[in-house]
Amino acid sequence: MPELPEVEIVVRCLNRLLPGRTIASAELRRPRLAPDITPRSFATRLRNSRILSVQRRGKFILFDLDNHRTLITHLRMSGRFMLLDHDQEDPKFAHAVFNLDDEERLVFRDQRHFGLMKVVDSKNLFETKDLAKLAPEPFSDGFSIQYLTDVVKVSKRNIKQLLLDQTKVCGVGNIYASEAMFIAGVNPRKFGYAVSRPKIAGLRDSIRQVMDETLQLGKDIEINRENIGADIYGAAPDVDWHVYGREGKPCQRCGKPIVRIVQSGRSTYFCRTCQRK
DNA sequence: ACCCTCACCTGCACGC
DNA sequence: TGCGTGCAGGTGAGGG
Repeated sequence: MPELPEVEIVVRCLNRLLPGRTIASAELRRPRLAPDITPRSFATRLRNSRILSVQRRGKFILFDLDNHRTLITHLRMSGRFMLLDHDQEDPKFAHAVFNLDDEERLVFRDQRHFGLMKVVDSKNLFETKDLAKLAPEPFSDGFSIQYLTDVVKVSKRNIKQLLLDQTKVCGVGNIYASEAMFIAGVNPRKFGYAVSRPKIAGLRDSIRQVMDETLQLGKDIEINRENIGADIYGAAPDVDWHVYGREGKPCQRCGKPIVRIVQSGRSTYFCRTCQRK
């Protein structure tokens, strides 16, 4: 479900709640959540580790621990974190539980069972396969117009699919792809090599813009004592999308109906008039 | 090396 | 009310 901005907001919440706290014990209740490791080893590697900080790389959430290990998690479609008091019951699909102390525990729940966890050595964290191949962070200098132009111009795939490729552009998912292409006026069916240089430059900016809009909305959200036990993913703000999910509704720019098409099995929403090129 | 299709799951909204 | 269908914000493995 979540794309970069939603993951970033989750990370900010986790960072207000967790650094300095210790995972007294950890339970991997659904072994396939962490397929590289046994539940026993999962528990051993995390037990009595103090959380130093929580970071994000692409859509991955990284818990930096004081035992020189990092817990890598990916929410995929439906993964969520919850911080629960001892008297609160586990939700359905609680696939991993981190007992912080007698009072509170962090629960990872995941209805669709797509989420993933790994425990790796912190030393080579960014060389681990999952992270090493990711494209530059969208808000970093590395995500330059030159970079995006180089990537797009050599591609034979359509621009929509390219935007979803985390090794080319990271953090963009199905919603932000549609949104960014709408802002930049780019036709989602265009092959990469056929997208003009000005349009690519516009895309670089619009990717940042649509992500920043959500981050601004999420800025004021605090998970604290008042709403502890809240679903931390629920911390993501409600956003009014420009085109996503608006099939048949008028384009905000020209008034013509937004259309929905399917590209490699996934919905794309766009305006045929404003995104002709 | 690249690209596509499928697979991994549950739940919800919809039409009959 | 119940059942079938299609859809959901992600990605990797496997095949061409």
